[in-house]
Amino acid sequence: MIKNTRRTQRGETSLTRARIVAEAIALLDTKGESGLTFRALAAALATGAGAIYFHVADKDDVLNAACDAIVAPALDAAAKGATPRERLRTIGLGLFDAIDAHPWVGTELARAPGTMPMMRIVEAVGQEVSAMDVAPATLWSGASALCSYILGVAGQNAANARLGQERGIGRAAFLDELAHRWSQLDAGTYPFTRSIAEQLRVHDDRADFLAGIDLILDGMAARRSR
Amino acid sequence: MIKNTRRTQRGETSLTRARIVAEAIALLDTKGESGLTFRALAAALATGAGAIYFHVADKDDVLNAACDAIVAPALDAAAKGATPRERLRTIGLGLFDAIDAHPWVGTELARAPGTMPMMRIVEAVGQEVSAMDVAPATLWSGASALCSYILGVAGQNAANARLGQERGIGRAAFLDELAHRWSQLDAGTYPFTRSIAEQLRVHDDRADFLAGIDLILDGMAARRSR
DNA sequence: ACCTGAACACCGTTCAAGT
DNA sequence: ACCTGAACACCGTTCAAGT
Repeated sequence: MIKNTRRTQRGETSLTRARIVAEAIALLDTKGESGLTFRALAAALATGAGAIYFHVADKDDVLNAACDAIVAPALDAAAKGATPRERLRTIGLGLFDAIDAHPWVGTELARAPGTMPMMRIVEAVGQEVSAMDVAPATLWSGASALCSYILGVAGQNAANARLGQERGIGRAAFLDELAHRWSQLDAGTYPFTRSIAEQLRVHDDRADFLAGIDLILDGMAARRSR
Repeated sequence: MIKNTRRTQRGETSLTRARIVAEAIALLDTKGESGLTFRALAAALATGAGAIYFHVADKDDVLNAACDAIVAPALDAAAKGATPRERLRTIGLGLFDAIDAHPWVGTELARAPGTMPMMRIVEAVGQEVSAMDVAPATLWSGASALCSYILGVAGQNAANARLGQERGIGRAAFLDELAHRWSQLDAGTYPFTRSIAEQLRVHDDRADFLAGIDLILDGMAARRSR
């Protein structure tokens, strides 16, 4: 706080882990996953590439911290509602929206199990499942099914957004293109995919995501009453 | 077939897309995802790096073809059973085992939506859901929930295997380490994760995976009867 | 203690030159 | 038509040298 006097006098802030992570997020949001390089980071922070290593361990460290900086507040803002089920829906939706706004978070979550953001999700989901009056055996399988499902959706959403961005057409246009390709598939070998193509075009991501959560919760409820 | 006479006389096969993909799979299996480079591929195929580009478009093309070469036969071998539910379980398990044997497939599936292996999975799952007497609305949400769940598990499994390999300790040891870390979490802020740590150590991946599928299927069944 | 920036050991991809 | 391998434009990471 009281150090780096010369720099702060000039109105420049000193290089900190927090500034590095913030700039990494800005880079990831604006340039996509390939936009985060130590050289770009150094340029944006007006420093040398090597200086960054004084505050972070490596690129994974930066990526993970950036991911946590999105996930943690998203989870804190969620978990509203009278019943565990309602809270689970708001938690899922909070994550969904956060990943929708920052697709690289979805990619990162799929890459780093056992890290902070991951643990926060497991805990948030698990606490609500615990409050749900389910059999002990269903506690583990239910919570992990929910987490896997959420991460699966996150990963696919992230991939769609990334491919849309890479091709410079955006996610919506990418999905539209995909739907068109599906609709032209051979009806003999791909009857289902072909029949569902139109759904892909008009579907509501958020609603479908919630429907999946409800399906799992209903499955858990069915288990309880048997 | 009749070309490349000089090479085939010497017992060497000519460079083909199939050979490239086969060697890529071998490299991915033995050296992990970072082991697949065009230089390593060229060395293994006893050719120049540039020659490979005559048969494939780019690295994504190789990765995608390799992924499909694992997924397609895995799906063909699966889909056994009397009821759609049983077939869905064998399909899921077939994929699970294939990804367990080739973790990089899990990573690749999460990276490339709308590609061949992905479409095969959607179709295989969708056909069974279609045969299951569910409401039209549940057809889409059920099939996509199942796919998202399967891909989510695949991604996490792949990440665990990759991290285990990168640290040179294997996946089991990595999970053990993770379980230990979870067991030492603060009971106040991470009560669930802490309480579930022992489960993480002793759990059966395959059984848990199936339990999640059953949960979703039960949820779909519950929907039908209401 | 913190920062600089050149250097190292890699990448994917291209392309003139060969056969 | 197919292959070679040097070259290009990058990476993440390290580290002597500076302040």
